[in-house]
Amino acid sequence: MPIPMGYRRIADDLRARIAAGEYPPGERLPTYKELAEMYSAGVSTIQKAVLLLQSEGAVVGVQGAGLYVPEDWKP
Amino acid sequence: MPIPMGYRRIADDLRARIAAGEYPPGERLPTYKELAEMYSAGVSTIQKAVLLLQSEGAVVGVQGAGLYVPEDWKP
DNA sequence: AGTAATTTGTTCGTATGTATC
DNA sequence: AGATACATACGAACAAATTAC
Repeated sequence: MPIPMGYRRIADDLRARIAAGEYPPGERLPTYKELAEMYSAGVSTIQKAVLLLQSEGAVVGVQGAGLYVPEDWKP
Repeated sequence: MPIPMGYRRIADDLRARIAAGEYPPGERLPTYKELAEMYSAGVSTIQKAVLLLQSEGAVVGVQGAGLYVPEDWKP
């Protein structure tokens, strides 16, 4: 069992990817399930990381649709 | 079964109590377990609410000790 | 038009780790 | 050394909204 990244490190990584333009504003991010696979984490942990990013305004979640980067977000 | 308050409402309520001086800076807040009883919620839900307040800087958690209101926090 | 599948949102419980008392 | 308390991780179940067919 590899050492888990932890939801904070996952949030940091996602934030960095967004800042780097990997997920441009308006584009959909991977789903919880996909992120969970990407980071070898449980869905609950991903949700915790995303909740952090949402509180910063870096990500907006739309129920039923997905996770998006707001058009105007600035790191 | 009463309708649950939800972690956002719980966070709002706690933030308001802190702002009202019910928990002065430097003082310890109730424990997770106590808060869970106060709000008739599960500990996980309380933790989610507290995580929100921590991201705002309204609360600081000290492992093994408790939850505290920072001396300099301003609503 | 309507149903099923997908996806995020919320709640809860359990287990384990780590720091403090 | 033991008890207490926060931190983290995971999973299960259900709700709510959107999307796909």
